[in-house]
Amino acid sequence: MNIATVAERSGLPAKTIRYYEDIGLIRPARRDNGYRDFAEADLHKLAFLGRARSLGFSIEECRMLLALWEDRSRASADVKALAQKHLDAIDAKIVELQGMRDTLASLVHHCAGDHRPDCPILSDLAGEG
Amino acid sequence: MNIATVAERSGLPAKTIRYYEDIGLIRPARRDNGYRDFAEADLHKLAFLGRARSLGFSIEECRMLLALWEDRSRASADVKALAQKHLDAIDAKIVELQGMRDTLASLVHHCAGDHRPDCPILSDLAGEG
DNA sequence: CTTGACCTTCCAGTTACTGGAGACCCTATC
DNA sequence: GATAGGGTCTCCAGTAACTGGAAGGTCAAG
Repeated sequence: MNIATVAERSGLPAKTIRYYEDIGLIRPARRDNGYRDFAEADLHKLAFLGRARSLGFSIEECRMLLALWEDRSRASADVKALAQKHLDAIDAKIVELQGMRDTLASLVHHCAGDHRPDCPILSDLAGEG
Repeated sequence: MNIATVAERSGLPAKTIRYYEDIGLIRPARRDNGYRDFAEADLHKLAFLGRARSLGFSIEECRMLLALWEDRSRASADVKALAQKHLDAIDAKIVELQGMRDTLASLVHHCAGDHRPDCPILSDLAGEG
C-alpha cells in the first residue's frame, strides 16, 4: 500500500504518517524505489494511534499504549493506570477551562458592548475593583 | 524596579517578562548598566497580561486587549466581541474534552485492571467491536 | 578582593505536527 | 522518445509560549 491509500484508510494525513515513522511509532517496509510499502498491520497501528490521539493521549502515551497492545502478556492494570491518569488530567483541564469560562462569561455579560469606552472586561483585567 | 521585583509583584517569571519584551508587549526602560528598569506602568501591563493569559487569551489576543486598554476612545463592543469569541472557543474546547472524558471513563470503567491481559481499552483503540 | 546573588544575551528544546522546496518516480498520452 | 500529471521522497523551517542553561557582566557585603 502506498502512503496515500493508508492516509485515506487511517484518516491520518500522509505528513503525519511520515512523522510517526520519523519518531519510531511505525516501521513500514520500503520498496526498491524508496516508496514506503505499508502492510495491513501498519494500517492497524495507525488507526490505533489515530483513536488514541483523538482521546487526547500524548504521543508518548500512545507509544506506551502501543507497546502494551503488542505485549500479549501485559496486565490490564497497566493499561488502566495509564488511562486513569490521562482521565484525571482531562478532568483537571475541564475544571480549569470551566473556571475560565465562568469568569469570562460574567465579564462578557456585564459589558455593554456598545460604542462607549467603558468596559468591565478591561477594568477587570487591569485589576481595578 | 529590577526584573526580580517585577516578577514577584506581577506573578510572572522573569524569563516570561523578558520574552514579553522580546515580542514587543512591553518596553521597559534601561539603565546605563543594561539592566531593565521597570516603571509602575510596566508592572500594570504585566499584571494585565498575566490575568488575560490566565483567562486563556492567546498572546496575540492579549496584544489586542492591551491595545484596546490603552486606547481611550475604544468602543466596549470591540472588547466584548474579542472576549465573546474567546468564550466560544473555550466552550468548544470544554465540549471536546467532555467527549473524550466520557469515552475514556467508560473504557476505564469496563477494564478489570488486574493481572490478566484482556483489556477493553486496548480492544477499543484497536478498533475491535 | 572575593563571594554570591543578580542581571544580560543567545541558543536550544519542548509538542505534534504542517507547509513548502527541490528532486525523483510512475503512468499515460502523443 | 518526449512530455505532462500525479505521487513520492527528504529536508528545512515555522507554529505557541515559554523554559532551561551556558557564558559572562554587575553589584553589594564582608
